[in-house]
Amino acid sequence: MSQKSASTTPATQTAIPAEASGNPRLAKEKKLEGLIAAGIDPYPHVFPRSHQAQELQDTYKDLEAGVETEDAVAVAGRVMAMRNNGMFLDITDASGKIQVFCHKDTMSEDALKVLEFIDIGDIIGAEGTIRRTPRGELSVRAKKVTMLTKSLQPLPEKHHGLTDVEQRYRQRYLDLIMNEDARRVLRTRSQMIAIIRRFMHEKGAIEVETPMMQPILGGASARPFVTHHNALDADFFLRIAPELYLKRLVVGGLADSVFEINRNFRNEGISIKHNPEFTMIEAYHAYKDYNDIMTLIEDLVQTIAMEIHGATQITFGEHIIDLKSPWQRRSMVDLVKDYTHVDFMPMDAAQAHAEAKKLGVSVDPKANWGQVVEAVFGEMVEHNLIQPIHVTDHPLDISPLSKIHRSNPRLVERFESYINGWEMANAFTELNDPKIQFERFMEQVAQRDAGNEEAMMVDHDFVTALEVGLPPTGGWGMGIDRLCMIMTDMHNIREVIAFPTLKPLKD
RNA sequence: GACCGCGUAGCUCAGCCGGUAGAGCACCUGACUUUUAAUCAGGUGGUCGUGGGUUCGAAUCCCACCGCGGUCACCA
Repeated sequence: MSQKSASTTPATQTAIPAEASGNPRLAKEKKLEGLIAAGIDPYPHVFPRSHQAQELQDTYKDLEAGVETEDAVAVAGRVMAMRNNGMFLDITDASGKIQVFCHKDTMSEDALKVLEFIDIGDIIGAEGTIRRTPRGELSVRAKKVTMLTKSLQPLPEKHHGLTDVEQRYRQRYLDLIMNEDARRVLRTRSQMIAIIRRFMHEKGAIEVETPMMQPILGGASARPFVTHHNALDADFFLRIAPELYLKRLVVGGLADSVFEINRNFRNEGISIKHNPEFTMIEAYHAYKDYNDIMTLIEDLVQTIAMEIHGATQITFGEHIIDLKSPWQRRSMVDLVKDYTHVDFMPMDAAQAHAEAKKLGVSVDPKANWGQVVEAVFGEMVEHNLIQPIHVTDHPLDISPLSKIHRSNPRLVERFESYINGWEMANAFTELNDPKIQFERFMEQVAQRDAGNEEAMMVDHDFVTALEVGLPPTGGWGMGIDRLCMIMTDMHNIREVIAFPTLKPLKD
């Protein structure tokens, strides 16, 4: 090792065997062995870090180029680049980047020893003094460098990172290391959820948890996952919605407002807007109706946009979307009329089918009036709803848990909020008449028997709960993943989920 | 599920009118030594997704399968 002293910088002159040449993994293994042979722990327990990288960048932002300080710091992070034979190391921690300057003159023989075994990808600690190089880069002039975690895997290509979409999700850790945007999106998601929780707590709502494993399917229309509990010898559905349990808590008077932020599971296709498990907030507010909920959702989304972007206007792809309250409110039937010049309101099912056919919308021949209207809306209207809008007053036929409209018995007091053509929220004045609810359940059962796999099952205990008495209540749910997409300008739901559902690898 | 596209070194990508497989990054050796995607010289590294077919000869053409992506259909 003494030949090193001839050079002014710690050139890496390890005795790496020839067979390691060109094999990053083997070279790293050999360096790991080298560390152990030199009595250096490649995986120490702790490191006395004094600052995060960004803290130092902020604190010393006015330090002039070429200035040395006596300020002692200890930083730690992953080595992302090495220049001049390891004289300059770029390390990144969760906050950002800082350069470590390793010059022989300021390092002891022991301290230099570690440098021989450092590769890109290793996690190291550096203790020294703050300086800004003549070229203007804030650096830690190292007195000592500590191996904190020896990495045995080569990092992806440094300019391009990982591009294979599947590999990015399978090895999200590599994606996060290499891709600033991936980090940004998941951090924004976390921030967004924190804002939602605070907003709800400020409204006096309490957060609750209800079963993910449910013996009776309910609360939404979707195909479920089924699982089995051995000791009970009973099948359970992974929930498609928490709705019926949350309303039971309102019946119980646990709080006037309850909410849950958690996963739902739907056994359906995967697309850029759909992941089999997705996160929703669902909430119920006693003594409120759907008009109150519209205002609440506008407030919430506007608050999120302001805190994340500092503005209500956001960019999504080619669109500029303004989330500022108040949002437009239009009934579903009126919107269909706007876009098709056909008024479905006075029609019966047969007439509606005929009009849908004329519009070129294919509809299940067994569909009732409401289902036809819904199909036409989905085909002709939905994708146009770029700016935020509440689509209100859905057909009774498609809304088995909503209260009948106070001025039109064919409709219910329900709305769905759309942004960027996507359904973002679904809400209604809750049906709390137990007899009507029981009838609606029976209609669902009839649909189920007729082959509709998405129809609900009858939940007798839920009817009992309504018989005990649910106060007048407004309820809503909103897809967190989609909202996160809107807020981060991400166009695939998998970008906003750390570990999206993938086909398992074989073997 | 249907249609279209892609699968080449650890990573990012060329090569595809058939003729022995290339670059950059990473890795190894050396040079340089206040760099910023450091630079320079040399080197290692590939059953070209899998299986079959056509051909004297296939990464390249054909078929099947697997995997992934996109579009469409269903769904939040």
